[in-house]
Amino acid sequence: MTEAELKDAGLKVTLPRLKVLQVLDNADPHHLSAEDVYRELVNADVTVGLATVYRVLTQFEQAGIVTRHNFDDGHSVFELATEEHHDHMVDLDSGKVIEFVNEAIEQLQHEIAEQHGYELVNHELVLFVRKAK
Amino acid sequence: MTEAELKDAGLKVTLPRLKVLQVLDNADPHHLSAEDVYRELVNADVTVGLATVYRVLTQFEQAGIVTRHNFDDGHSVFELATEEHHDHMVDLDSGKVIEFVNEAIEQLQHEIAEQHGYELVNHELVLFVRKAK
DNA sequence: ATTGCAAATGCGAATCAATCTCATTTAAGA
DNA sequence: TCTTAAATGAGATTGATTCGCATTTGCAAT
Ligand SMILES: [Mn+2]
Ligand SMILES: [Mn+2]
Ligand SMILES: [Zn+2]
Ligand SMILES: [Zn+2]
Repeated sequence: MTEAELKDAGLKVTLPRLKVLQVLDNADPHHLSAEDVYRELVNADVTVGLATVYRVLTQFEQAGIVTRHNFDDGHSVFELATEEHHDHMVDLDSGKVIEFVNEAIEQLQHEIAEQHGYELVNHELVLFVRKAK
Repeated sequence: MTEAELKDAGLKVTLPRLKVLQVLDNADPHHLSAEDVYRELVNADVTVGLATVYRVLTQFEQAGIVTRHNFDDGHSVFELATEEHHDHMVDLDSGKVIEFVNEAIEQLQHEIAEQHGYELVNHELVLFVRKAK
């Protein structure tokens, strides 16, 4: 349940936070910008400030509840942190985002970090693609 | 020589462009933001507008002379496009950027795109790492 | 149920990278 | 040297995100 997630993260259970979670849960293209979330809320007659949406999303990110991405450039998009890590592919023509999982690539990244005396904490991989002729 | 690069790209050989190229050439941490480049120029008594630096860097990117990255978040950094493609590793503690090349990862990315009916045009891979204990 | 108070919120102002506008300068071919 | 389209500089502007602060609210202890 969503309330538990908030409490576990040491965050008070407030209406804005619950509503933001709800929007992320029902998101169809499940990568939403802060403005996207804000618009959905306004649309649903939930009085909430844009600044609060930004604050809440950032807190959720720190709590591991959501993941932030910077696909193209300029603005961030968020998605609920699912149990399964995945990377993204952006169709340059349509802008559509495709998710994929590849264990071999994940493994290689750890090895590369190790070869340089580091441990991998996180990574961001985005493939920019075009429909094959 | 640098003039040739500009001409090949269909760009006039102007003083601002030459100077920007020069700064990128001598850049020690060779990932510079537009502001970084601008400051270097001002520092070297080259009268150039910040807007011009942004314009020139974008043109260079389109011409394949420089590569743009969005490591952390928020702003872009540029580096001269070397003959050899490479990816990056960011030390979360020091902020230092390490470059690496891994053919296996490059190969896998092409395969993944293909598996989804696409062809890989470009990609961005950044590893966020911490010194191993 | 009431109270106390730090945490959270809303709203407008402020920031900051990046882009745009437009009058002026300049590269480069004729 | 002349001509003209491209390039530039300075400042205004945009757009996403953050700040400041007065007000509200969750919630734990009465
Ligand atoms: Mn995703
Ligand atoms: Mn590099
Ligand atoms: Zn991954
Ligand atoms: Zn690569």
